[in-house]
Amino acid sequence: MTTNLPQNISTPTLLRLPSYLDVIHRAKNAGKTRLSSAEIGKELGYGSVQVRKDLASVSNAGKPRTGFDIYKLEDDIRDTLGFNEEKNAVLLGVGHLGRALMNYEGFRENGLHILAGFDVKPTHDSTLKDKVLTLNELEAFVAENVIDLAIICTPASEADRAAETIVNAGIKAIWNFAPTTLHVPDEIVVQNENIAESLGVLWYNMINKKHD
Amino acid sequence: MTTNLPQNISTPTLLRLPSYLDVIHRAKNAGKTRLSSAEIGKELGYGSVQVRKDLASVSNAGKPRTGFDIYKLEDDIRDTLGFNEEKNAVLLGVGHLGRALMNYEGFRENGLHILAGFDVKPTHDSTLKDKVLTLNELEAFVAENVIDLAIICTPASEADRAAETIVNAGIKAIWNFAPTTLHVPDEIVVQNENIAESLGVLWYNMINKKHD
DNA sequence: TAGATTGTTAATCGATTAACAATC
DNA sequence: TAGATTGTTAATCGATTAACAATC
Repeated sequence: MTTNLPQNISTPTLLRLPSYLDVIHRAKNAGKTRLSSAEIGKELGYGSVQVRKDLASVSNAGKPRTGFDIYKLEDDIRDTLGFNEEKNAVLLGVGHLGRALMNYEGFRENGLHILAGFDVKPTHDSTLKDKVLTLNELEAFVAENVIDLAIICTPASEADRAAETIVNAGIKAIWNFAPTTLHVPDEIVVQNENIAESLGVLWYNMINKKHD
Repeated sequence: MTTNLPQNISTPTLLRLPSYLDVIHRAKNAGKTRLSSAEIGKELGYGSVQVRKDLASVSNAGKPRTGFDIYKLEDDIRDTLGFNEEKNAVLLGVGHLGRALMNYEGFRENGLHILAGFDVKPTHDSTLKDKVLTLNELEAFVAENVIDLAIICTPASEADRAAETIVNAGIKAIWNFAPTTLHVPDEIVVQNENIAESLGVLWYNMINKKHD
């Protein structure tokens, strides 16, 4: 008898969900098994109502008087975000950033496995061994492996061409680290990771900082 | 007689501003000098009203009948986002990601200069030469240079300690790439760059994709 | 002048917060 | 049972969109 949770979770809520996982990890390390919405909110700077609303949309781990069972809550959040499901990716553009992402161990925690990197001219990298291939080997690789996602780490000028290659290879989702807007068919899921966006917000907040 | 623009720009608007810069660059490369809000919106998937509202908050480069002067617009957007002002940063945690950020040329375009990286145990990296120092050299380095920002690329477990070091050294802004919430005084400007956030949104959209 | 396109005022939509009833 | 804490309904706030007046 699973309870049916709301079908559509808003993007603001989705963006906050990983921060709850962070609080849960710290609480687990401190030996706790339960947290109240007030405790969670205090740690993250959110109101307790917002915490309850967010969590109610993904879990029923909350119980009046005792708070949230953090083990159940963690699992429900991870299910919602897809972190419990293993997914395979290829990466296009093995420069400094591409290499960093391929070497990042933490992605395993989020269900992401980068099987191989592709570049027009692969430079040798001892840490990545045989995981870097030539771009024209991509199509064959995708045909032989189940690939759920492509990660674009090319320069901006190459990004749209990379996207076209990806779409032609039949991959349905793109994580785009190139600082430019991709032009792909509507049915392709695209998530843009634009570092300039964040930096702009940061500079703006620095420049317009309130003086108490 | 400079026109006074609205004092507070909303975060959603700030996050969209870099995408306008991207469209402007492409238009410049195509030899254009003007764009209408409809053209800009079409390229980015925004409505033309949203484009005009966003741009009106940072610029008066728009003229009825002719559209926006993209050279003036670019400069106004870059001013607002602080990209026209040179700022110096230090980076803590020179692992794969830290190295990638230190090697990224594109930051110059955003006014960011990473002067040095610090690590508990600096590993030699030929591309970074003498720019990687030991963490205990940080305080002296900050005393001798004007540092506007610190970038945290340590593991999550070290991030709060790194933040403390940064705050004690007198730096007022932090760009945090460690996947954890920092605990710092209110007056410190913090921008979190959490890769798990994006990945969660991406997986969610993949899993709950509408089938047309 | 006429018409295209901007900037702005009003209406809508969605997310956050407040108040409170439900529940363990 | 009494009381703490959740979940939810209603009120508020802010951002987006629609309608249109201003302007080059």
